[in-house]
Amino acid sequence: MKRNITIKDIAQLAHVSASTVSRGLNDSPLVAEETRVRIQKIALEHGFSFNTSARSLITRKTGIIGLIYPEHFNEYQHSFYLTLLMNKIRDELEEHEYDLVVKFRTNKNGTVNNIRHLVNGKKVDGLILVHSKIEQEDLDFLHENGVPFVLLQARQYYVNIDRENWVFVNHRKGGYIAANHLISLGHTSILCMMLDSPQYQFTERTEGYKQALQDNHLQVDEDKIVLCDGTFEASFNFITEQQELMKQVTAIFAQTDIMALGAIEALQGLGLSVPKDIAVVAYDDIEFGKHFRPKLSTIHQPRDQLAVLGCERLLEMLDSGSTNPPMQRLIEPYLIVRESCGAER
Amino acid sequence: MKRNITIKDIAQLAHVSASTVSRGLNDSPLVAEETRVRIQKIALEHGFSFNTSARSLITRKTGIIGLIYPEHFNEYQHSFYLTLLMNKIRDELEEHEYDLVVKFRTNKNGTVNNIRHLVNGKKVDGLILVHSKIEQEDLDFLHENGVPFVLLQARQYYVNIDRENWVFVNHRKGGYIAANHLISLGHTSILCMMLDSPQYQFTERTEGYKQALQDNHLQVDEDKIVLCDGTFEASFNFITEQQELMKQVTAIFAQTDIMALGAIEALQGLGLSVPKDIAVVAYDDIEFGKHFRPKLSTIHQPRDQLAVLGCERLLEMLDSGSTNPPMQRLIEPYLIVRESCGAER
DNA sequence: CCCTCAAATACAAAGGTTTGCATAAACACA
DNA sequence: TGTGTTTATGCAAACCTTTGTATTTGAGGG
Repeated sequence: MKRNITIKDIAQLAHVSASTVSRGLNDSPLVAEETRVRIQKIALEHGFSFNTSARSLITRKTGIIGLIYPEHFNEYQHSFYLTLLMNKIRDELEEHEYDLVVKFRTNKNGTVNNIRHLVNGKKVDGLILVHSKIEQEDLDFLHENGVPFVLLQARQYYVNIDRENWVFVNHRKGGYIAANHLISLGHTSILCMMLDSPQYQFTERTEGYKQALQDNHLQVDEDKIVLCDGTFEASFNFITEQQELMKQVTAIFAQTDIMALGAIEALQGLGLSVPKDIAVVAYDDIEFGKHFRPKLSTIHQPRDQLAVLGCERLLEMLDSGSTNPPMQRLIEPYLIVRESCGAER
Repeated sequence: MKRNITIKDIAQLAHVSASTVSRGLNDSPLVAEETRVRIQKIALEHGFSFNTSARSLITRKTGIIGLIYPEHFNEYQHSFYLTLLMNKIRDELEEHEYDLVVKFRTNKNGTVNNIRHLVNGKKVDGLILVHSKIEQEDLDFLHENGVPFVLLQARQYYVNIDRENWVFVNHRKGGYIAANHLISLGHTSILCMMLDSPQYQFTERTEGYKQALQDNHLQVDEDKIVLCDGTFEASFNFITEQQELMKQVTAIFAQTDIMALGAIEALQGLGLSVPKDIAVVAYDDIEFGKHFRPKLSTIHQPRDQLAVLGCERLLEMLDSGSTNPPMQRLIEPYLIVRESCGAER
């Protein structure tokens, strides 16, 4: 790799010192207008670029943000989290000259803590933690090291959430809207297919469901709240094996789109029509929701809003070293009515 | 941010010089076994990590690979490229201690050439260019700067492709398989919905289609090769407006899954059944293909293979500074038979 | 006991920037 | 003309490693 042109080279060419060049290129007011212009012209002509490493070494800024996803995704999570979140985030950050390093919480084998890896190596200026089951002690670690970070999309079971910066979706509200919609369509016996993962966001969706029943003076029947893995197959198998249960309900609230898909296919296998025999409301609103048959009625998570708010706050922390009170935003999901719920449109 | 512990600190604690510490931590044979162990123990106890910037400055390696995607994706491309390619790539590279910076070819406004940005700033050690319409002069630029890179997924119109390292999908073969399958099912009048973008890969898919017809002694009818934007809507509208054409064909080869989806919905709107009245073979094999109705018969692109081969080669170039002859692999797509083609399974 | 040689360690420069402080030049004012 | 101020520039240290070369130490051979 050929030797690159440095500030010293420019200095020689412009007959000034390296420090003046540095100031000139950084638009410092300490350097005379005329000199600045000359320096910048020469730099441009010679295709000069700062050496990022040298710069980082002294400024202690890398210009890189780490985007941390949870454990390895299954395909469904891929399409939900990666697809939609990442681009918006990248755009936002790029506008402020930050690059984005994407990682999971740990490496493939789970032996490396990528968060500490990034921070210890001084590889990043800040972090965006997407729905990641970060250990409490990792959060503490980040605070100790003064690393700015925001939590995105879904709250976890942290002891001291008030101290953190976050943008979460109001999943309780999401569950509420889903159930309430089905009730408003006349359903009184609604199965809640809860995603079987010890995450706050899923208990919240269920809490919302319960609340909606109660607000409508319906009995909450624990037998109608079932746990199921968040995959197509698990959901399909569950419903297929629960023919009896299906006779007792007229509607299903599935806690992800993919679970809804599995359920719907299973119902059809049982000779039941969706939404005629059983109505279904899903959750997440993946991009293909409108292409399935029936088209999925589902709860939309405002992903772009998550990204924009989160990035804004992170950027603010990055350049003010801000000790402002933390930003904590709960954003509202909403229902998209298509076909699977059986509502007239 | 608190001051971090450095090699000098460790040196003091271990009563040796900084250079010995450096060598010790890097497992150099120049340092005595006993000293090495002592140094590493102390480093571990004090939570030492190398400062990446300082290290990069002198070694001229950043430990970062740039993953470059084309222009901003539409939603469909997202789910195809990001979802599946990125994770495999990330895993492969992470295993060799590389981090991944993800970027588009240019920034949001198209004003910044991100490739040059990364290279000039010495931010990356190498690049993976996914199906990116890189300008010829950018490739030249990379060669001039001795930056290792691989081209992935789809060939573009480059003048000197023999010089590059690449892993492409054999899209001509893909088109051939699609058409040939339909022919083998008895279809003789097959519409080829070609994606309207001046990219090599789509002309190739069409070439394969033509070749299949010829090999089966069928006339290639240019009227049955139509251009269409690669979106659901464009495809839907096109078919809806071409009722006449639909009477002349019994099958469609759609060059992406999303185009197939649009076509199928349009056909159903026209009262035509898929695959009974019109058979459809799609292309790409997105993860949700099996959840649509009918389930999509489609050409699968072996994405993981792309990622693995590409990364392997890149890593090889990175640590050997290899001037080996370039690696050029054409990998074979294959047909996945589901429902939309109407074949017995 | 001296010399040579190998092994282990230390020294110092280099990598490319930024930045506090010193210096020089220019100017104003008395 | 001298003093004081402002403005523009230069000097040199610092950031933290790596690495070529020099130095020290100790062992072994004569």
